[in-house]
Amino acid sequence: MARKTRPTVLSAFGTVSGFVSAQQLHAQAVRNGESLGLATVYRELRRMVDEQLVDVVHDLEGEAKYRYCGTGHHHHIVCEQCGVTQGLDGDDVERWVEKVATATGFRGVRHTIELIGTCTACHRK
Amino acid sequence: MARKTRPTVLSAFGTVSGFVSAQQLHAQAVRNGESLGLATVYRELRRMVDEQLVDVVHDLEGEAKYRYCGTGHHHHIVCEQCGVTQGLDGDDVERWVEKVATATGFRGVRHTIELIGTCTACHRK
DNA sequence: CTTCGTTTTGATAATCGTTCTCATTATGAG
DNA sequence: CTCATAATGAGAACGATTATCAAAACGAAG
Repeated sequence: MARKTRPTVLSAFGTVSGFVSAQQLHAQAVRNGESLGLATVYRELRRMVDEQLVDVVHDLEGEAKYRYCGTGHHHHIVCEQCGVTQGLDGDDVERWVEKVATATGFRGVRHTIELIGTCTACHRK
Repeated sequence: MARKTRPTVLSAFGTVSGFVSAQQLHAQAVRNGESLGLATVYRELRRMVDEQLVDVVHDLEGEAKYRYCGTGHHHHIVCEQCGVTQGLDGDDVERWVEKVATATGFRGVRHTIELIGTCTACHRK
């Protein structure tokens, strides 16, 4: 039972690109020669989401996909065919959210935005 | 075995507001005196999503929530305390999504936007 | 109104991602 | 070293969704 879950998960994130499921991440860590349980991956992932180190989105089937995200709040667009992701400038959205919060009187407004489509490479096929 | 699933589901949508899970919708239909199976609700809901009569989003736990959507595309803000929902003008967002689609070259871009906060009534307490 | 083939339904089993349980083990202070 | 505490992970439990499949509703034709 090694006591280095966080580094192991981070390293697994390092060997993939884009969003991955918890199980893919676990498989990847094992492939990298690490030894840790699936439950531990889920646990650590939840902590990292709480700490905003990791983003979560849900695909069309509702499965959670995670992505390491050390660089603060932003949004992405995901290709539903190949899974490629691309970061986005979301200033417009942030402004809109704030406007809405003021207009409705709501407080502590959080937002989740998921953009899904087909990337150039995929719709060329 | 009544042969009127679609009307039953529509009527159930009529007695709720905001997004509901398939199971809530089923429970609501039963409460309305209708008799239909849960599997049938899931089936009909999938058809309606295909026909774009219903929108789906996934909550933070990944559970699917459905909303009847005959009145065109729009967004909601939900109070996390009392569950009240309020419709929003989302023109800014629609424009942003389109801009993003053009900029990235993605096609068939769908978006899911969830705003969650505390409504005026609740944060007064 | 029967018959027969097709479609729909729904109780239940199966699936699958995620969370929980709890015995085991690592850790660290004293 | 010893003890109390926190972390781990194998496997059970859970919950939403989907698949299965026999029974029931339908409808066209006779």
